[in-house]
Amino acid sequence: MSIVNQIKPLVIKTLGELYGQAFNETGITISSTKPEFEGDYTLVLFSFVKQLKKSPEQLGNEIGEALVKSNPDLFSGYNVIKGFLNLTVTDHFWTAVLQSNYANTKFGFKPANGQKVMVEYSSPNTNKPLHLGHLRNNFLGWSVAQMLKESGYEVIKSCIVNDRGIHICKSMIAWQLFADGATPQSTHTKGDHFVGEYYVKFNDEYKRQTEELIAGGMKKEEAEKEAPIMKATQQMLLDWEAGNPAVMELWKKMNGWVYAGFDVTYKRIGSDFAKMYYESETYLPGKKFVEEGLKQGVFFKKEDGSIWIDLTAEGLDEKLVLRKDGTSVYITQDLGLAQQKYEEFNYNQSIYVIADEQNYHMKVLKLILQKLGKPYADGIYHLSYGMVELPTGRMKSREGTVVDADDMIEEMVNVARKKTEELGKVKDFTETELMELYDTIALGAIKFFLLRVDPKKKMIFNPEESIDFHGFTGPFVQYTHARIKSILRKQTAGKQLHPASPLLKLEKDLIVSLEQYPVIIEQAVAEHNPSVLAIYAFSLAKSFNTFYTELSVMNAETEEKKELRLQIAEMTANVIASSMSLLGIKVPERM
RNA sequence: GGUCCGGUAGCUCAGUUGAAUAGAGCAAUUGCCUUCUAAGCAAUAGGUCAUUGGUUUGAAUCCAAUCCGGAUCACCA
Repeated sequence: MSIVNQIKPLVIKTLGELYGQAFNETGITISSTKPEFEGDYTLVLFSFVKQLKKSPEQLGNEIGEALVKSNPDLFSGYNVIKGFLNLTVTDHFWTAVLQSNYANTKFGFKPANGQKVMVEYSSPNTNKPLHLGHLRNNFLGWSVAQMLKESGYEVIKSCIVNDRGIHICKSMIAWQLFADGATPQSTHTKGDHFVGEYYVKFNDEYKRQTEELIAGGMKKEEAEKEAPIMKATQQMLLDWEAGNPAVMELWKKMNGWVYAGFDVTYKRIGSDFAKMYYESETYLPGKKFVEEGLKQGVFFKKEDGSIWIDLTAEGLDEKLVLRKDGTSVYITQDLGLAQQKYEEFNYNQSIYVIADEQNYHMKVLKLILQKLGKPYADGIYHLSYGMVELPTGRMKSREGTVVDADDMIEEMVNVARKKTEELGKVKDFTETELMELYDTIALGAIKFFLLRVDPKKKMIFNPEESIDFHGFTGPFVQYTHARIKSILRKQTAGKQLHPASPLLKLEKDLIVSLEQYPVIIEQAVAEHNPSVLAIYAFSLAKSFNTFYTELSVMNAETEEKKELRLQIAEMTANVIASSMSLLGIKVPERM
């Protein structure tokens, strides 16, 4: 149990003994003591003043006195400043925390709790390669899944592939028109990039045709409908739905190219899925779902035959769930898929990692399932994240203003290589080891950059400034780990510490941070927010670097101090590696 | 127009279940490699927490109004 959670009941107990009044935990605020004051944890006294009719100073002294007296193993002293009671925890306690956890690589992790949670993430379209926005999704999804897994949940990672629809037909049409039989193999292009090029070509041609029609006197809206390439695309979509063999074959071929490309990228960034769903297979079951809802009277049919749900009582609108021609819309498919997932996996919780532009859609999805009385409805959670934008605004695939995922990784690998060569610390590495190190650093930088920001906030990526390797970054944390490992290669911890040896401030600061790790994980899980871990990992690394410059481990004043610092170093390395692993980031032994 | 989200240092972001003098990183200036890895450490400078009013012992944080930015309200996915 974390120390803060140990202190709270003690405070309640003490208050009861001193004043004979009951307090509950919510009224008690305990926080880390600010560095400019003496002490480790601070109890805010103002909230008791009114109820107990005593001055904060008097209360602080009485409570502090009683706490220290009845818990001599935990508290070594206290001081009261204004309305704050600062408590100092004994060095004995901190030493014991260190001694019993320093070698535990699973510190802060929890045993299985029997709960099953699905995490749906990534969910790409098959008409273009992945870009920076997709990376944010992939890293968030993977990290949240990993955090849940190490907190005791059984996690099933899934991915719904958007493999059908008008956008795929656009790439297909453009390929028919312009490719002249070219393939990824013949052009030596990665499959997803290859198909993406035709998506851009479609839009170029569409724009050209539209402008031509406008020049010929047509209105803009009409021209957009009448452009031959758009008409051909719409026809192709109809042919696809009708199962036209030639169209199906082309569709399968081009999707195959895209999947081959995605596989390479997924492998590289570490995304993996226990279950893949394809929209081409899930868009039909949704219809059955609608029939069921119609029978229950949750949905209603309009005169033209289209089917709706009325959500005006919930402050939303009427929402279409099936077109008048009986074909499904987006929400139809998602309803069907939710049911399918539940039948297959019987989950307690289902997390959808989807951008915040779909907040309304996800709200409607959950609401409909709740109105239908589905047992899994309440377990649906939309992990909504903000878009990654460029300084110039939103990225648009159509306009080519995207930061391509593969390009970005390649670029960062090059920066990592250049920097590593300049520093020349790993000259003895084999070529394979070097490549692995560059990948570790490059992906560490990108992942940390995207995960260190609160998911729900949109973030701005400036390609000019690119991603740094200094300061609040992945490589900074990785570097700290490598530094520690360098010490531990010389000697490892393993002896019993003397419980009464006094701690220096820098030593204690680190143990205090380390002790907080399990609470940090709990917070990150509760908020579905990996940035909590990123911020923590950085601040821990920062503390260690200060410790490292000020105090020597190998040449410590005494053998006792040396053992103490070796244990601190080892535990710091473990917690850094652990917290980074929850972010999907590897840490190198040397760099 | 309705709903939702955001506005904190030049830039990118923490802090938002109320608590001590609002914090990091980058950029700027300045020191520190004969000493466990300088991808590091230390220091200086940088703020009307969008604005106004309210609640409170105490407000960046809660409430109200206003201004600015974004998303969404599709028989697109």
